Amino acid sequence: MSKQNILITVDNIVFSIVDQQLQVLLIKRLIEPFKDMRALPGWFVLENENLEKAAHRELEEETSVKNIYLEQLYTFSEVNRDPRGRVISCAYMALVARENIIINPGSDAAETQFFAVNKLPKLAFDHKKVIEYALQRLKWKMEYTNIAQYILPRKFTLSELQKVYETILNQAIDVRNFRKKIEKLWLVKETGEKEIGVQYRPAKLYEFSTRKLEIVDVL
Amino acid sequence: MSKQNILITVDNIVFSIVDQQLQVLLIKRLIEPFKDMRALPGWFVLENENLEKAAHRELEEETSVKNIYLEQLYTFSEVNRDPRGRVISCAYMALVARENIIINPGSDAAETQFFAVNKLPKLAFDHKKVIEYALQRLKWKMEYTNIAQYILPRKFTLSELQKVYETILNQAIDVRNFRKKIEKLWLVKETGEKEIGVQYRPAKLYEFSTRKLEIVDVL
DNA sequence: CTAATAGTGTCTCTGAGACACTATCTA
DNA sequence: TAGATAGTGTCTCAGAGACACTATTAG
Repeated sequence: MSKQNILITVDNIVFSIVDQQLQVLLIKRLIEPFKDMRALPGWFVLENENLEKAAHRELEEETSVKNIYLEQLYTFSEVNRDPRGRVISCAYMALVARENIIINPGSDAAETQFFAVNKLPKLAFDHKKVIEYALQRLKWKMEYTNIAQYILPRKFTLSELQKVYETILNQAIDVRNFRKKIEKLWLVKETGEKEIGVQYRPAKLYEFSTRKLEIVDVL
Repeated sequence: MSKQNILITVDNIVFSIVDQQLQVLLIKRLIEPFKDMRALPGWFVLENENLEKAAHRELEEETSVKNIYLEQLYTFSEVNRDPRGRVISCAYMALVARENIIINPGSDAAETQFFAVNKLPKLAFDHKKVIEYALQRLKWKMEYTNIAQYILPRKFTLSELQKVYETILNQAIDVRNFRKKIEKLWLVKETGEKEIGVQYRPAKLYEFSTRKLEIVDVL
């Protein structure tokens, strides 16, 4: 067996829609390097866990979360990406509905919070690049899968669904055509319920017809 | 800095079209574990190289190759995937035109050769799963990018191009509609040359209009 | 001429996009 | 009633798919 001196970490890119904007979860680093700077939550992989488990564990240290979507994104391996030594990082992209995630107040990293992706602070390591990569993947998946379900509450209106697409893809969509497409694809089904407490015509509430990730050409 | 005892390797999935079939390059393992079994070519990552460089280096040990396409696929990290200990493997998918690759006779692994993807021998480690994953990615990329150029010679006929699509996607395509689409997309351009030495109407030779990977909705 | 493959003309029908319209709620 | 958002009808045009056709080479 060859001898190596390479460490491996996972980093999580947690996306959610907050205040009608696409946001990403960042921690504030408590130690060097990049002390006090913002960074993606991440930690070293343990010997008895696979990468996905490591990503989950890390997430649960920072937050209380349910019904989260997690997928491996890319492994970043530039030789000098970490000033402490050779560290390879496997990035995982997570999607969660804002109400399904609670940021742990006593977590290891202070001031963990969501930041709008188009107003990011200066980031540690190569994390800016990592987030950009994740954004690309997210957009792609929004167009070609039913991944939107993981960022929405279980019941939602078609207007909310459309807004998610418009926010993430950053483009306006015609109401009529959007609804035609969604209906055609059997993407969602009616719950029989309606919005309550709004001061205009209440919209029907829908849910996704399947809870599994599927390939569908949405837009 | 935390202490870890995890090793990292790269494995290459090299696809090419041989005898009108999609094939993948396999080595025969010379040492335990899985001695004498077929496996994907791969090796440990060095401390002063990133993963992509490691994949390239490994490939150049087994073969002489020019104009190869290489992309990171996925990092496989199951705890028990290697009986020798904890080994995480980053898989890279490579595409090459058969005439652009020469298998080095004196390479580290004996009997390196191409195997048809639908007639694979028993494979070491989790390499069967890895190849299946790569196949999925390849099919996806064939539909949505101009990646086909990397598996074809520089000059080719439209029939050859179509055959590549039919082989990899495993479906028949209408000649007329295929050509209409290819033309519409400006995917290829005429070279002015024609096939020679065939005993029927010689086809025009084309080349790809760009040598870069681009997103195009081919099929 | 025949055999073989290269390459084209054209019809149909679906669906994307544009846009004006109607419906239903609260206050 | 007005104000707000939910939700629908319908025209146009591009393009996917089906399929029958013509063209060009060797021998």
